[in-house]
Amino acid sequence: MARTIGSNGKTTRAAIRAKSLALFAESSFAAVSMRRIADEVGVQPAALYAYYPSKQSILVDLLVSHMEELLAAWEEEKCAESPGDALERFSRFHIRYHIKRADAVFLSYMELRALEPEGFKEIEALRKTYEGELRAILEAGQASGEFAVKDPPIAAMAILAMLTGVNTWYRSKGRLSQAAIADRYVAMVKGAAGASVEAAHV
Amino acid sequence: MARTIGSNGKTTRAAIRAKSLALFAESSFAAVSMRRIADEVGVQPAALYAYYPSKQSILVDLLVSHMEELLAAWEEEKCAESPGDALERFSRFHIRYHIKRADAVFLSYMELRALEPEGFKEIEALRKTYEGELRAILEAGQASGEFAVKDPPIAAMAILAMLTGVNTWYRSKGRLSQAAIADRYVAMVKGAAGASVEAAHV
DNA sequence: GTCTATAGATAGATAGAC
DNA sequence: GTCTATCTATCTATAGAC
Repeated sequence: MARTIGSNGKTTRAAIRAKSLALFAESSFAAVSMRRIADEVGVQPAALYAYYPSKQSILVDLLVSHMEELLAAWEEEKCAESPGDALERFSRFHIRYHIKRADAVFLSYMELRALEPEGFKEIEALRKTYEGELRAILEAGQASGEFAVKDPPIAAMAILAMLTGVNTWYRSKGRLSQAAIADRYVAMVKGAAGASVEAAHV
Repeated sequence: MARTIGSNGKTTRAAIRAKSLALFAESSFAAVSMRRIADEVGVQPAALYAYYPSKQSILVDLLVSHMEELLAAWEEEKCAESPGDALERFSRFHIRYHIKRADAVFLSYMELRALEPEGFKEIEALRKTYEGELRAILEAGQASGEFAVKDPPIAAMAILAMLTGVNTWYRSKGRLSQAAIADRYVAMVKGAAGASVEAAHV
């Protein structure tokens, strides 16, 4: 633990982020102490304050970067295609990304309450942006007549809730592969959106 | 606050439950202190220990009774009918009940982590029972050919996540009435279940 | 049933040395 | 960049009086 010589700021910062994320997800923001984080990182508690001015600022950093990375990943993935194909692409992307980042997703949903107002607004804006991506797909499908969806804003929230719900029960050793799970959810998402069903349901 | 004379155990217990629920939902289990609960109830912290042996036991009590009341309410409401009608009844019931008990629902989803193993198992069994009610409806519809659903266990979890998601955005002053919201969700639930769609989507 | 008082542990954060 | 040491506040829970 005597790391004074050979210490590296970048490494320590990354460790603080990784360990905080894991601990906050496992317990909860309020239940994890700075001492506990410091123990996991392998430094004294006071060292954390060289990187973050407060415990709260660690949480904000984790949540903001999660949302930014999610949005960036979707920008990489999205492409111009029919609403039905776009809906399928979005659904598969969402499931895959959320399973991969389960800890950060869990934190994002659970610890919004722990945020002070300014941090909360920042996260909320990013969430709305992501939701807007799905809403746009639904609106396009509604406009083209491809989807029989009645209320795209509500459908977007409903579909996101359904897709994110995978994280509450997914286990990598489960009976279904990730691809098989995604197949089932794509069918249900398309059904919920009132897309043509014949191909979706087997 | 000098309530020694005229105190009433039943009243105090109810107050502890109500205030704890509100505080835990607003902040989080770990973030709320026994002092804070006692302040809200109007007693000294030590008085709480006449009713509960620990802070954890308050949480368990709240979560167990929430699930038991949910199951009892559904038993009241359910009745023998076609899978399509049963699915609609379940959806409307779930939305109505969950909006009415938003605090308890929020707690149930957020604070499972805070539970020690025995409490966790108890809650988990009750949740599985409730999930089983929906799964049975889906299986009946699958068997009768009324639903084109592929995987009832997964569909049950997906639909529950979608329905419960209403709580994350519902505001009583919002643009839609509770009935209008339920209408939209019923249509989406039926679509997700692969039920005959023509009547559902307008 | 509730109080006062407090034990004993732990919290977030800071000061100043190296 | 990290340490030791510590301040001040707060925590859960208990003891014993009324």
